[in-house]
Amino acid sequence: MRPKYFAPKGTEDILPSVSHEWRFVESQWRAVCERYGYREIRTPIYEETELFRRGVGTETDIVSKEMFTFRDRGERDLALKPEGTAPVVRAYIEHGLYAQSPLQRLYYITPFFRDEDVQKGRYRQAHQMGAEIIGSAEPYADAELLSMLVYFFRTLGIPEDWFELHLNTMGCAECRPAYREAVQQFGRDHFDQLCETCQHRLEHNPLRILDCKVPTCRAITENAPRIDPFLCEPCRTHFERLQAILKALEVAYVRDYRLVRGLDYYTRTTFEVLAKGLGAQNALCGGGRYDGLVEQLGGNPTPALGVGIGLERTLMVLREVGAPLPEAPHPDLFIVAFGDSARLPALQLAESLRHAGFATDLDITGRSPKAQMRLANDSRATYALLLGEDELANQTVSVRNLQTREQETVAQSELTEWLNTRLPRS
RNA sequence: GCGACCGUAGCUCAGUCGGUUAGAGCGCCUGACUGUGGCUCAGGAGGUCGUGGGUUCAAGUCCCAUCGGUCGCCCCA
Repeated sequence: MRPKYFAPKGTEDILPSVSHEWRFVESQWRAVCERYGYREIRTPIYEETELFRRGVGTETDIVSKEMFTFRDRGERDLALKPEGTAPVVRAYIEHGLYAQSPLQRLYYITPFFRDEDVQKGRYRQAHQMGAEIIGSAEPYADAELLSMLVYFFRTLGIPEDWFELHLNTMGCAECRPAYREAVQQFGRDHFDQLCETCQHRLEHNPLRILDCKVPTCRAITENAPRIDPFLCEPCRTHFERLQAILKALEVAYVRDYRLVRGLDYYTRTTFEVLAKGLGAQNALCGGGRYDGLVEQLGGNPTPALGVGIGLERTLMVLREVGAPLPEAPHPDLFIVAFGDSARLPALQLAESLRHAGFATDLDITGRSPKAQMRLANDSRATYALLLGEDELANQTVSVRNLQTREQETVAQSELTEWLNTRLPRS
């Protein structure tokens, strides 16, 4: 078989051999979020392009060059979602969730799309686990979210020294402009020593020179002005309280003055969790406060914050650290038919056992008894149920424990109960 | 957008200075006294060597192009 079609660049098939690992991570995320009082929200895979232009920012790379956009027959401009927050905020406003409760904790698991070059940990269709807290300006909200993140990675089995929470504050509309200007001025003073992209950044997004990865830029910006003296009183207080609460909650973090996130909507708190073993794309998750976004998208001024976690990257780290991932699911039972006369009764038995709640497999390709036994063995079922002329005549079934090789005869009328005492129902 | 490396069975790979019917391991299928798996043994299926062109008596091997993959720059999940 020579394939004629291939999955598009930057996308991948999640095959049965690994899909249970995805489900494991997803179910852990759901469990943790629900334990913290979050409820799931699902939004469309595409939105009006304008939502992302407004929400994420025209100047960002995501919007300026990485969106998959298209037009429907009504000439509407649409875009596959390049991130998860803007759609959630749109839904929050559209459905008046604020009227149900002033505080909304929402979580989601979604694919997202960016038309960019592919490399390790960076795809065109990727998957994100996210959480948003809408309606609290208190640093308790920031702290709770960060604590949940650390808890999540810990419950997945990632050792503490494999990930690091980086924390910063970016101020707000009141105080950031002055800081921005100071950094811009600093950049101009060292213009000749900056890399080409940083020289360009200086004009429209000067704060980004702080997280440039070019060594020479890093050396220079080491001495760049730091935000703390520029923070307005409310921002300074917010950040100080947050740090005190994190300390009380014993959430370890690193103050990272370079942490300037690429999306326009962030205010005050920003953070990332960085992981070892991910290569150049070492951010496991990123997020922060976006107190202006709800208003920006047409709602009433509402404080909010959120996080997006890369599902692929999380899985990479789990594999890297050898964290315990669940085994592939396997059937409880495998039915072997000896002789063609047993094939239909075997299928009938399989159906009744399945409907009774047992994961039951059997051959449906007409293979020999020996081949069926091999399949039973490979299936990793706990028991093989053997059905041949003898059993059919006596209304019994031979039950063979595939590990101990013990075999006994059980009346078909008592089979379900026999199994119930030895197998957990699925 | 730029750069580097890589494309040979389902998977991991070998294939000499270009030279006959392109190999191995794993996996898959069948069988080893008629109703019993893992181990072993025997046999089998599966490849237009990514694709197109060129050089040559001869190309998996050399050259060019193209497509795909991987990693990096940039940016981010």
